[in-house]
Amino acid sequence: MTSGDRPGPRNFIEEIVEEDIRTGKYGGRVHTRFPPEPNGYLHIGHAKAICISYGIADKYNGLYNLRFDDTNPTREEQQYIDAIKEDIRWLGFDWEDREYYASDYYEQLYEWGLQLIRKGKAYVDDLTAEQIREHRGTLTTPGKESPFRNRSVEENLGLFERMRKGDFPDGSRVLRAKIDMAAANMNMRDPVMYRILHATHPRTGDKWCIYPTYDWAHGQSDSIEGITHSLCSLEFENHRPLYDWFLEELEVHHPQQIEFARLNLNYTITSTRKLRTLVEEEFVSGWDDPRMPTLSAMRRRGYTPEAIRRFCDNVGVAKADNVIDIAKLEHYLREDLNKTAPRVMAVLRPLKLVIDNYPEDKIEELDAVNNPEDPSMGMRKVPFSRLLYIEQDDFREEPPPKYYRLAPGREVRLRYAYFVKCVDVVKDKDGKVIEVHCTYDPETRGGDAPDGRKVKATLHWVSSAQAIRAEVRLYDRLFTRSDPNEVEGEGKDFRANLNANSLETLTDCRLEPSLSSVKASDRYQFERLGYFCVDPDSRVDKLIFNRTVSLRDTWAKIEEAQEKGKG
RNA sequence: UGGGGGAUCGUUCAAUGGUAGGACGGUUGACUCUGGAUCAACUAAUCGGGGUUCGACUCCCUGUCCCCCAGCCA
Repeated sequence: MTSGDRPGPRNFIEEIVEEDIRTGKYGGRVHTRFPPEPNGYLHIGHAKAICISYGIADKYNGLYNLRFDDTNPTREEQQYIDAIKEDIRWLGFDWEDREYYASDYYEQLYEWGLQLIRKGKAYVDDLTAEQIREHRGTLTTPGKESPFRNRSVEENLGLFERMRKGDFPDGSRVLRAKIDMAAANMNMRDPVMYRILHATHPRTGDKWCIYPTYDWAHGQSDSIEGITHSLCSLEFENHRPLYDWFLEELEVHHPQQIEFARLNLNYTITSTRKLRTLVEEEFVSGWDDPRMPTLSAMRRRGYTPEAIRRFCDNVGVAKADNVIDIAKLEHYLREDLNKTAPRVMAVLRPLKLVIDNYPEDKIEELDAVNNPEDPSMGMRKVPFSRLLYIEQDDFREEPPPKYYRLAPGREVRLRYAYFVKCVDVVKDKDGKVIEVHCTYDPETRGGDAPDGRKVKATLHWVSSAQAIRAEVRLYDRLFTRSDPNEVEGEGKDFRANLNANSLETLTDCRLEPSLSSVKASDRYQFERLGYFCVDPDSRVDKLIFNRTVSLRDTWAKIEEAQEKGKG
């Protein structure tokens, strides 16, 4: 694609990139990267960042790297590296052979540390962490210089080399940049570049016992990779002057950092630390619990990568803090699933329906459309018989206003089958309706009445004898508050806002027999209910479906309004 | 009370001195063998106060509010 047929800039980052291409700032080159720390799983917020960086590279015929910012061995694990790669691949992005690790650059970083020491721009500090904090000053008062700040180059060199050799215990010394302890920007008050950590690194093992801080590693890693545009979130804006300082002192390739606002979703947390808390304290079953906003959880729940990418492409890129309505995510999910998910009939909360005038032993195979949005998906047969299940919600002994479904004396259509009319009900000793009796009109086979009469409702159903049993897990939002971090009361946190009803497990669901050979992660629309996805724990003898998202439900809205009206 | 950012429909992103627009949500209607989908219409905003200008979301002055920074986390 040439720049001529490329659509114009869609956001301020693309404007900057286009300007840089125009002026030949990096020789017209565009090279971005996504730099996750492997200390947890990727979530929907990361998806936005990935889409932005990858999208820019793609749009401007550039390259895209994946780089793990693995500078803290005490929190990082190989399992996270593996999971992150899987998630990015699933999202549909290919970094080809450009998979890098900040730990690949440890030797170079160390050399550069030496270089800064020789320039008199870095020094080994013997202060404790607490003393360093005290010396740093506050937001409104300048810091004090460390007594070790003016050691000779030779002494610093010797000490730094011994730090690497392992002569000193954890926390006893650090290497700091010598910048300005009175800087208004706290990041410039002699930031730490190396700390001593006798920890095993997932990739470098025990080779190192000093590790670069993120601030020292990040900008140079971008530089080494020839990154042109380092896109990151807003909180690193304050760090940019520091990265610029390092790069200038080192006189190396200088990428341009551009910050944008990270994605937030209402009723959701997107903090790796807090998500880990939910996992570790077993509020959820794991990082891939379908209620989590992690990509692995969304995948398990039935989200499609296409839907997530469409969502990310449509939330916009700006610098203002934002909280996106989860309804927007669900909109793009439904939009995609509506086009791609085969339709099928499933009854979640079964209620027996007996067709009194239908022959006892008769079974008909009726034609059903697999996807009205896509005729190429074809047709299937669905068995019909005298004894069926319908949804408990689809019958009311005393129907409220605007309730179109089945009720005593009412006639409705059974999808793809016949018109049926309720003639009787059977109740248990508590007065609960356990069986609905109907008569059917044989003239309406297939679902249309030759006499032209209409019904207000069409119900889904499953033939009892042929039905398959399944477990279906219904998910609701994980938090009850739009802002899960908003708490009332002392000492409370987001955990106080967990939704106790975020998971409802239905164990007595009945599915049409065409579903007998489903595989994990297969997606379907259960007609009139929602989109469902086969869980990886599902087995042939015990099918398990996750509700990905419900269908838009006009009746639920009416009913809710009626409830409110009463209250 | 230092420094760095940011304020436009309910939400989110546009409009870069010339008719404030899109998406989501909401409401109403049409259509429908899914109360789905689809289609149509409607709803609704420039943080406040000054100024420059024929004309200001945009430029200037001033005020207010919000976010980030005092990890040897990233």
